[in-house]
Amino acid sequence: MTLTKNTFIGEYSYSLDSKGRINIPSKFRQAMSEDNLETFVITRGLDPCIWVYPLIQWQQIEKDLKSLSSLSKIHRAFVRNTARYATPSTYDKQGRIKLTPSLVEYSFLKKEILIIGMVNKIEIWDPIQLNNVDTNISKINPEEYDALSDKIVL
Amino acid sequence: MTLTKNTFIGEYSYSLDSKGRINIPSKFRQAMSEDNLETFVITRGLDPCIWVYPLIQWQQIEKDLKSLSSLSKIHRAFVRNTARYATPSTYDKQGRIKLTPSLVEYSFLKKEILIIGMVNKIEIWDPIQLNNVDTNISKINPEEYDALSDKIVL
DNA sequence: GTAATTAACCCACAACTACCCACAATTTTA
DNA sequence: TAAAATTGTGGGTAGTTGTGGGTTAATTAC
Repeated sequence: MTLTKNTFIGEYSYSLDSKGRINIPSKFRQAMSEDNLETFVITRGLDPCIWVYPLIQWQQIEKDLKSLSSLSKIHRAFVRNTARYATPSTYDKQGRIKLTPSLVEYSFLKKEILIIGMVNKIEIWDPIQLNNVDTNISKINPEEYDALSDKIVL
Repeated sequence: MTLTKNTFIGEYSYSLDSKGRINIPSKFRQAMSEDNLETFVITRGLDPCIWVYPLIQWQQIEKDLKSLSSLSKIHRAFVRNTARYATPSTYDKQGRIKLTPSLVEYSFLKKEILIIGMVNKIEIWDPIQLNNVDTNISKINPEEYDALSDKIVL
């Protein structure tokens, strides 16, 4: 049961198999396949996790990156660090993707993994990392969220 | 007899069956079906209960979440903590929804449950939790309501 | 150029979910 | 007041989903 296309919500518990494959939740696959583009871009997250962008979303990022001038040092750094770890990918007939050893190492993945819908992208986590990361709800001062009250209602 | 569409008021007493299903009051179903969108999003409430948003309502939240940049740590945390527990759902031909074990555990649901209309969303409660929660009317200082007097007339 | 390694593709199966039917209790209608 | 329709609850069945592993094709290493 899919809501909006290319929009991902929810948390799923899966496993990384001996061949380095991870299942993509069928709801997420449906949300992507509405464009008949079963293609996405896998890269490092800013937290210790893996980010998976549907193609449409990634193309927007590419467009934004093109607007940055390489005259600026910080722009060069940002473009390089964003582009270098990104790999295009598709899933197999069973709905699984293959992760590179480099990404598995970066995100500390073991057998048990968590997949989280982040609205415009998907995150793949090791459960322990997710608990310990400084963006975990238990480590956020509630007052920090107050600054968002003019952006979000709930 | 429905009043305004996508607007829910009243309290209903139902039961959680052995398959984790809960009936949605027929009045609430009528209030939602006017859009022919028998779809909603189930998630954790900020109190120990379950929140059920009609699709229209949730889509506004998604739109707001999409406007937050993942470059900001606090924004990432907020998007993750909001999106992660949300599941899209519909009701079956008998008018029931299926709750995930994770949500049942979070809200301490047993067999008997209470469904409360919260105007723009629906809450599902364990009766004991509802009595004990610190937002219960018996635990609110009436003077705290005074701060609302410029927002609500009654 | 050949061997070894890796990736892609296919099949199989257990667990789970969505869908369907049934029925008692309640409410509405005639 | 009786019949008809609706509502809430229980359970069976067929289809889907997640996971493991075997076989072939492609890539890499020597």
